[in-house]
Amino acid sequence: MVAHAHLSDADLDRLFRALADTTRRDIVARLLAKGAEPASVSTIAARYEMSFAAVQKHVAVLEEAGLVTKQPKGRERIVRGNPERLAQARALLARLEGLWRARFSQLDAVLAEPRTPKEKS
Amino acid sequence: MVAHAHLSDADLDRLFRALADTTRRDIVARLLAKGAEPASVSTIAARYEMSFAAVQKHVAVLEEAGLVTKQPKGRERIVRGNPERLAQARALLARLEGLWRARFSQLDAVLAEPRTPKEKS
DNA sequence: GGCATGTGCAACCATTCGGTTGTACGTTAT
DNA sequence: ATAACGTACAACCGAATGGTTGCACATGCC
Repeated sequence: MVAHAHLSDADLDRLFRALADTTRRDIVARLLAKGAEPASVSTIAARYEMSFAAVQKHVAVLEEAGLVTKQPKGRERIVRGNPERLAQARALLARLEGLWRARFSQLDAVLAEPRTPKEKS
Repeated sequence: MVAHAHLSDADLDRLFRALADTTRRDIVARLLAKGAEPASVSTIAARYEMSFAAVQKHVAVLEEAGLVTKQPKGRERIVRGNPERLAQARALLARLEGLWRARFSQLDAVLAEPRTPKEKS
């Protein structure tokens, strides 16, 4: 499975860049939302006040970031959310937090030394 | 505690924007890394080939995003990582994935149906 | 066929970004 | 006091962003 293939720096740049826009986060959220179904680009565009082309470009950015896939269906393109990429982004953040916690357990040892041995983790 | 205060759209824009750069992710990673200690701006800058001013601006971006804090100490500014913000970013991604999973449980019900529901929307 | 719809793409524009160099200023060291 | 260090900030530059309008083209409907 391709699931755990970790992303290049450029991939991560694109991923977080794609998430760094309120409109794009909203598009992703609505695609993933409970009652929501995959929607065509124009259906998505109808929700926002900007031009169709602007929304189309947002979707393109999301697609390049891998957060979304586009599937041709007749004359329209059906857009689906891809939670896999979300998970990968989350994994990176978790890894960073993990580094932090590892650092802390080491710090705890130092702080715990002079006095109460409390508990060893 | 301020832990669960959820961030504004602008805050999230800044947060993910800050993470959307390899150099900045590297800075955060090194600040959080196991053996690492809080470092001055120039110490951090020494690790990269770009100018000091460039790194200083990266740190400023990280600080505005809340991923890092700067504390004056003599003539230098000590930079520390802030895992709290990391956790908040992760929480948003988790929430989006949560939406997805909720959607799936509904979809599962549909798929588990003996035959395709004829109701066309 | 002819027309409306859905999409993509190019050109353009203002703003922001990531980088540079240079300057100013407070702090530390000699 | 003077020099060196650490930081901040401004001005500038090329490239990328986020938006616009307009046009081309394929598909679906009469």
